[in-house]
Amino acid sequence: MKGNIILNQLKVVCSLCSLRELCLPIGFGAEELQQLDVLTGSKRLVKRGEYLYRSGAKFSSIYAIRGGFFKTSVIHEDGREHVTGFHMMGDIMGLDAIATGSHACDAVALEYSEICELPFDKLSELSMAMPVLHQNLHRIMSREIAFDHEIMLMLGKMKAEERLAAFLLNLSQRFSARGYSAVSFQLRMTREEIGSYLGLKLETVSRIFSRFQEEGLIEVQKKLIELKDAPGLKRLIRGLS
Amino acid sequence: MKGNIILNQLKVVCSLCSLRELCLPIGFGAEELQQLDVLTGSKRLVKRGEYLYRSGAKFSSIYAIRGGFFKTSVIHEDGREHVTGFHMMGDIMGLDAIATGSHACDAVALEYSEICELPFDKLSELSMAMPVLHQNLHRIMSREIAFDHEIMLMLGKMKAEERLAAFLLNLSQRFSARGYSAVSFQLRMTREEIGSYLGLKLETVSRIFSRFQEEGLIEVQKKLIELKDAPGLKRLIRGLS
DNA sequence: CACGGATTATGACTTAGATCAAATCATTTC
DNA sequence: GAAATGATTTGATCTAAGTCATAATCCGTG
Repeated sequence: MKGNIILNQLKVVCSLCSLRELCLPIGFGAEELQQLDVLTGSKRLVKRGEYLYRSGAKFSSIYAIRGGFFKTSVIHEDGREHVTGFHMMGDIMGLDAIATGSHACDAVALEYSEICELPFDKLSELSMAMPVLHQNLHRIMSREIAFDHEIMLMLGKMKAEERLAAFLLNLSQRFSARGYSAVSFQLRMTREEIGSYLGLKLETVSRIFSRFQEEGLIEVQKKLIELKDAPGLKRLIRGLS
Repeated sequence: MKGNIILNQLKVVCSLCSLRELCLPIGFGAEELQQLDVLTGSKRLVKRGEYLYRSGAKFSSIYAIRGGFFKTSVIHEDGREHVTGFHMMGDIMGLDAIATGSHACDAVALEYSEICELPFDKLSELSMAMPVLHQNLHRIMSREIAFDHEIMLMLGKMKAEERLAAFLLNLSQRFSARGYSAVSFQLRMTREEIGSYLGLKLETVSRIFSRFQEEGLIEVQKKLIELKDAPGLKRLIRGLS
């Protein structure tokens, strides 16, 4: 049946390119799908340590992560760097650049990664014709805003232990949503990058990991983390301020 | 001329309702303008201390501030409140609710305010037909994301003095962009709310205001602030970390 | 306009996390 | 695979900002 063909093509397009985020709720016509093809052309491999884009660079595309791991960070004039986020499969990066037309942060691959470049003018044009795409673009941007507010609460109000616990639980939840283990995963970033993200020094991060281990909450072996007591971590964030 | 009539109508629509943000770059047809009228109907007055919306409430509209002053804040389960932003004339609130369909934060008027309610489904529908509106919606959301990243840097990396200096300069810049004085303005929030926004305690805010005054950087009289040495404040943020 | 609850200012003291330092452990690189 | 470089852990201090306490001041309301 024609419907099935279309559906299959959609699945290919979406899974091919992590467009899941952008177009999962299906409801496309045939010619709309052809148009979507325009977007899937430009895949790109990014090696560990390589920049996907740099602050100040002209904005032309947003990027969907097919696989791998990225950090984004803003740099203050005096050189201080602050990590604003860690990003994995399915996440969209570069949305903060739409407003000014140039990127406001750096995006660096923390491991060998594959991304899908989505030219924003094409995407924007397309989304005029495809309500679902349009909707999802808004949804994704809105989600980022809401999540950033959670981070602001964390940076402004939580103490070091709570931040680390929230960080680990967030990672766990995101890995699990992508089909990986929720209790055992490899950190792709250094203690310093975790600290930068959480507003702490690397020594503090290290010390608290050790303490969590002593308390039986987690098992740490350098970058390998095992959550032994997720409810315990959750309790840490809530109760004892 | 017909063109002029349309232009005038547009100006009315926009200024009437702080839609400036949403549709300034003009280029509308007559019937599009009529559609825009749909949006301008619902104005609302909000008294000091009143909630515009509460966390958890069903999302249906975003809000443009015509006049007045708001704070938005997220509340943690244990009761801790964190102020995520202060908002004034022309600002758009409620964008973080699109993703989930319910509001993620509280919005409270800090003085007698007037807002314009923009039903999001209508706005969304309209923006499908009006590229300019569509573009500007993206721009506004993107700007908020980028700004939130700046705040994250502030909360994560700057010390108390720097945060206060950045805060005052940001307020100054925003007042001045709206035609008010850049050097003299009334704070509409308490020291505690400033502290909550900046990740500091109210005593610290108070102390640093006093110190700034001793150093001749500002003049404070309760809520009235006068910037005496804006370059000095800027230097504070940059140089001496 | 006087009362009472917020709000602000300031001092004395405490503390969580930063800083400094050193030792170990891991990973590149040649 | 040895050397070099980078990442992590842990300990010993230090300090910026938090906490606690008190007084002064400012509204808002009856």
